[in-house]
Amino acid sequence: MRCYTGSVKHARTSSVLPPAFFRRPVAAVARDLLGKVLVRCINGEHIRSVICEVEAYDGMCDRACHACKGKTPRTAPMFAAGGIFYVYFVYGMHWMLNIVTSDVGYPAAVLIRGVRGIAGPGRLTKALRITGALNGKAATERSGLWIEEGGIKVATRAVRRLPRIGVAYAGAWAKKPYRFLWECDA
DNA sequence: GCAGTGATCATA
DNA sequence: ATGATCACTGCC
Repeated sequence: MRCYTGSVKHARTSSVLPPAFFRRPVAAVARDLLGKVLVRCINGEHIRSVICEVEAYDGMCDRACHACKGKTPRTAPMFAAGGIFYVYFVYGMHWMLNIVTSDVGYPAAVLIRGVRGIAGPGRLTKALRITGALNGKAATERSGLWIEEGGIKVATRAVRRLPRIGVAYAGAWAKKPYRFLWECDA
């Protein structure tokens, strides 16, 4: 598996996170997404948001991961190679935004729970007008939604690792510290 | 504390 | 075809 080093070799190099960033173990990707910039393009306007809260969902053994019951039309995007979005609808009201990670065949993804100024995954998608239209799309400028290196260094001591929200049904997996929260103002 | 809201999937 | 479930939010 290729490893993303985060190095920027030239000033002209795009700061859009490449597929290699996402094709790593999901917990590492989740941790590293803190401080990165989610960019949404709506009618030519770029909305930039700093990611401050995420959750990792790790493969078929993880009972909290949608893919734990196998590949279905809904979970298919998680089985693809990292770097595409997995967007699904829940509770009849809310869209959830995930970025798929790891290699093809290993279903894992990071749920983007919050950005600076917006807490809560449902509020985030509502504010950025993210819907199922983005499901399965690559995290590139062409898709209108992507993630950039923001140049923000998030110290390990500023990262709280907590149990994930809303997965009490997942037994022992509910207690795993797969929720990553960056304690920043707002 | 809990109602709302509708896609999804297992069961039949 | 039916029904349980749901990675949430907003109002009581």
